Amino acid sequence: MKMRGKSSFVEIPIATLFGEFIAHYSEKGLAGLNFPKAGSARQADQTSRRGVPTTILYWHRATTTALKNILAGREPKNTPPLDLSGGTTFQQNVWRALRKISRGKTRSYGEIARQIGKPKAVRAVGGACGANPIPIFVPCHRVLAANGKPGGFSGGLNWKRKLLAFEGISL
DNA sequence: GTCACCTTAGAAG
DNA sequence: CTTCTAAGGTGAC
Repeated sequence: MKMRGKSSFVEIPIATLFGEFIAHYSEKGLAGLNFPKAGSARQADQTSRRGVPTTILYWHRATTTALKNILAGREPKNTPPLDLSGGTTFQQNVWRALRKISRGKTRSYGEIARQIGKPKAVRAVGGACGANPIPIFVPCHRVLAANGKPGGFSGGLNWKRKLLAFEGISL
């Protein structure tokens, strides 16, 4: 657990079959999620929770359960509140649109662009997806290129394909 | 100021 | 079908 800045901003690892994710919490909810770093597979979580606010521990329980369900191909029941206050207005618009894509469905970058009223900002949508602080929970992986190809993914295309596969989407 | 990024419709070869 | 072009928002340098 690390703190940063004035308001308690907490980082807590989540050990999964695919490695150790890192969850970031602000006073508003889950604010970030990092994919496992190479070589962190099946690492035990021995992080101290001393001093972490009860609310955050509660959110973290939801995050952990939801993440493990997703990685097992199941629909998550409870998800923690997401703090997306970190981005620009444009990015927040994109992220809000992404969250409307239900599990098992996909959109193209162009469709998202039209949906937020900026039909020409196609590449900017790609940029906003790449800047998404909470992958998986903000489903940037459900955005594909218009021709059905996977496009890119900052967390590694491998993860994008994997996440889509968990939802039963084949490319 | 310049560049690189998770794009895409359209025009030309 | 393949290749080229132009157009957006944003952060790094």
